Amino acid sequence: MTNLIENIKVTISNLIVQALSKAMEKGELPEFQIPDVFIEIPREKGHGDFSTNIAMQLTKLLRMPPQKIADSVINNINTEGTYIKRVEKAGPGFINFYLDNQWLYEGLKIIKNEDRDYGRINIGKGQKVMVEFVSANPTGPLHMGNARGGALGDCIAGVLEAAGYDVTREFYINDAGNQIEKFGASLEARYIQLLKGENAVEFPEDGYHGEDIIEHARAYIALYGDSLLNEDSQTRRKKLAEYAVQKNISDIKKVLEDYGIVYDVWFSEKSLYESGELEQTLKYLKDNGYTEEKEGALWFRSPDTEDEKEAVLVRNNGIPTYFASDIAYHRNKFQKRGFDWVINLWGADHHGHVARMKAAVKALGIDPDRLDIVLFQLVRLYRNGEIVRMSKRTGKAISLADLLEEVGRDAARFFFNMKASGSHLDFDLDLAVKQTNENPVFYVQYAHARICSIIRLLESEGVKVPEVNETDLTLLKEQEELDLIKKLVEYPEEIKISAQTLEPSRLTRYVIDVASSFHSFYNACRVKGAEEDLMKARLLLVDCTRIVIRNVLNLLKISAPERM
RNA sequence: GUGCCUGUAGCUCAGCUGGAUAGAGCAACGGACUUCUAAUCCGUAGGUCAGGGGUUCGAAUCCCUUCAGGCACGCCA
Repeated sequence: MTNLIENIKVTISNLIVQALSKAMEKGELPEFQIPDVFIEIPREKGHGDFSTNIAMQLTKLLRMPPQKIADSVINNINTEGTYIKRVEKAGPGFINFYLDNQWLYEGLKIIKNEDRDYGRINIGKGQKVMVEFVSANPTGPLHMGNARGGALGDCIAGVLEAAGYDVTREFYINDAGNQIEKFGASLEARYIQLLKGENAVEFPEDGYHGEDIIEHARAYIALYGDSLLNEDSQTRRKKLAEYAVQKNISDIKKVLEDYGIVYDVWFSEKSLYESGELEQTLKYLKDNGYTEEKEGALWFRSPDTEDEKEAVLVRNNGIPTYFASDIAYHRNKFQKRGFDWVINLWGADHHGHVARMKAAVKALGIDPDRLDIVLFQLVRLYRNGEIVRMSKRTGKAISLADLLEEVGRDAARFFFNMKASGSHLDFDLDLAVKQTNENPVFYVQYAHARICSIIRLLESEGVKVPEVNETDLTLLKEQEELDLIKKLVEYPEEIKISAQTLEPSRLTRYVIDVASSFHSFYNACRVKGAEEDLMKARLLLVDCTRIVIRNVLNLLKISAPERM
């Protein structure tokens, strides 16, 4: 639960504030309100371990050249009792801090001691957050959009857990409303066609044309025969839809499990109708003036009177829209179940609804900032350098199940999490299964396997990973060793930023960096065969690397193989 | 037409609450296995940050504009 980097940043930041105050007292600097001092880790090694641009930021306010301000800070800073061993002014006015390597050794101790918990922080303070993702219509199999949303949502949930939030993963089942009606009508048509011939009934214009509808009807007949022919149409549709929806949901559950996703809650849209929550929500909106009757329908009137697009809540045929149940659903999330923070993952094609949803939440009297909607761009599959739209085998759109069969869970999850959600994603099916250095999944997993191999080998020779207190970590001073430790020490900070930005792709890139630093270390430094104390220190470093890679992969639910 | 997203090395992408010579992986080229897994490493080369204006001591980053690609604008979800 220790974020060493953050602690050091806070320390340095405080020292600068003190130095500035002291400079003011001495009259070196005019009196002014000290702003937040941001500390960063410079990209260039030559720019120190930590750095700040505060002097340049104060230039305008103090009407003094940044060099002079930096000098004043450096002259008045007291670094006694810290890891800082040198402070320098550099470039146009940066202040760079060089630390004693001791801070890195401290970092290793933390990793070793926290082990599986290393990386966990507590910025969430146990707040209740719901991540709702995938939420696909139960009218067919999951597609590539669901696959990306699934990986993203699950990893966002994982990151937030690591950041100290109380996370609920939820799947919203759209088992009510218009599309279920259509689904039922399509099933009914196929059912009758199968029993009485193609021309017995016309297939609905806007129905679901997929092969899977016929399969559902056929399966139903296999189980229950033609019993529904005697029922009235409404009952027939209802029974067929119930059957197929249930079947689809269980298929969806299974595929998602194969994908590594386990939900805490499967929430039924229909239940909002049955519990009366939908009705209550509409009543609330009416009573508070957020609705308008027009052309026989009930419209939502946004609390933001501006140019907000209008939307129908209840159609003129009396059937509520998806938007209406979605409002009731969010009322349920926030008010009935008391979530502090709600995150929804939507495909970018739904972006037009973000403003409307937020406005609706506001109308409910809930701060819309407590709702975050993460939009992700859609996916294009590539094979042999060409876009793939259909499965060769089935001729249908490629489903998540197909993808998992072709590339496996690890590659799928890794690839979907390599890029920021906002960027378009080209998924290279050939690359995902390649067992070469072109494929980053293997690169990272290989690093882990290599580490385990070293530990295994030494253990077979009677050398165990040593305890921290019996290891002289100060022997680790090669550049590659220090670079690797520095990388490992950044992990909690990476979790923090990923949680704040809701961008787990950052962790995927981070773990590639860790693997890279490890491989460089491996080629530069020997563990086995080094002088005993050094060997022990390196073995501990290697073990810490293992811990970090494993923890990241676990969080992303990608396997960390011990042999490859 | 209106709105949103994207445009950075040959390819795929980081960087985008303004800051130090614009980073990484892959591909290309040249090297490294008698020693812990070469699924690895080291090095070289590669850029008008889509174009043009502006704000600033300073812009890939902020503002305006043009161009290109994607998406959304339903009593669908």
